[in-house]
Amino acid sequence: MASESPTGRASVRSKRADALRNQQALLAAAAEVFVASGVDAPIRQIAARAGVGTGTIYRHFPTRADLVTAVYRHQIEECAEAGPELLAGADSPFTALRQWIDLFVDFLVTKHGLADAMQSDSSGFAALHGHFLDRLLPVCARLLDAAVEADEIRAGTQPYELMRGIGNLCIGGGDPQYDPRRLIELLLDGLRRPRSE
Amino acid sequence: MASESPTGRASVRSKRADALRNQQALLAAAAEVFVASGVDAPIRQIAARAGVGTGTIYRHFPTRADLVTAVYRHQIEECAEAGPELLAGADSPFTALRQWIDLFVDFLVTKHGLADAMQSDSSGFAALHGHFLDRLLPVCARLLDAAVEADEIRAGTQPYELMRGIGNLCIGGGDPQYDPRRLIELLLDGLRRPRSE
DNA sequence: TACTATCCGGAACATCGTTCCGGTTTGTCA
DNA sequence: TGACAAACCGGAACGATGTTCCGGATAGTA
Repeated sequence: MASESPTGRASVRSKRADALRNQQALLAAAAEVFVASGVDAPIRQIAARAGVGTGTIYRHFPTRADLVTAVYRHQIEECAEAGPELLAGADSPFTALRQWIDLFVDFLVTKHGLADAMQSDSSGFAALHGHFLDRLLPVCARLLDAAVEADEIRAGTQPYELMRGIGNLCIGGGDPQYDPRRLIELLLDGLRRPRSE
Repeated sequence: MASESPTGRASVRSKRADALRNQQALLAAAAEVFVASGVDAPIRQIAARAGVGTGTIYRHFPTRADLVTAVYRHQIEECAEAGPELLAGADSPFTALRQWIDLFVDFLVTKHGLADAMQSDSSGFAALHGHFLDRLLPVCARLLDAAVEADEIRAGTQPYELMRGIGNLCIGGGDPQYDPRRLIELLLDGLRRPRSE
């Protein structure tokens, strides 16, 4: 499906140099602005930081989610890859699950407002939500299954529900009185199968 | 506290008849629009429904939260009052806590987008968040304390954290694949198991 | 009835997301 | 190299929304 350019530079996408430059500048600017003002910072602010017009940002990233996923793609990937590794390395599936969730929570709370945006169905964030799920849901499902199989947690918990719930709990991480991790720990405890009773 | 409230209409005579009429019309219109379009429906829509101008709505309810709390004040009050009653009537403090949380969750999920709005720190919803907490936090604290004292749940859980977490979990109730109640049940189970290992 | 404090309505302003188009730049081909 | 067309750029423009403001209408009173 790769249509080559007329002259035959098929290996590299035949994009103009300025287009590539702007795309890089936008990614860098977005990353900075996201840290400073959250992922729902005004588009104009990101455009200004990158030194481009608003039209340019929409050309490269048609929806907001496209920009956000592009900025955080690397970290999503890292998190997804960590799943199997933890499962192989940990002393038990439940430990692996817990460690993986820790990773996921770290990712969410260190990005200002990411968790908030992921759940919001307004704006163009629905696609962001979708991408996260597409990539991470199977990983979570695998960990859950393994823990169930090892008889460490009760069966019947839907991966989607768990991930969404964890995402929800991470909303509003800026509040010093609210530490999502404690509640997630509680949730995991509840997940553990009661051995006796 | 029965006679007045800072935001309430203590002495009816101090207000002009048209002002009172409009306030009532606004409350009714807001209630309808909230059900139809969620609590973050455009101000203009509510104003139009009530047959008033946008200025009028801001005069009566300076912030969005003022309007929302006014609309739901009765139900918040009901929930707050149910706390002690449940504690007195249930067979154990933990049962009372669980029943009360059920009530709270019912309230949140039946109002379209209320949970979403309560956590969002953008818009003028911060005050809404505040009012909910002011009224319900002591009730929750009381229930928690009782359950701890009865040795039914572990100690050390902050009421604020629990309420906020439950509120967070209720976000996005429209998704048929996501039922916050199951996760909240898990959370309560985690609360219940004493940490001993 | 006349008057004034109060209130009303909507215009006006600011912000933001998104689209669109004239002008510019880049890569290519002769 | 020089010219050309496609691709791209920037920002103006549009629509939606929150919020403020003020001239005019109105209720309650003397």
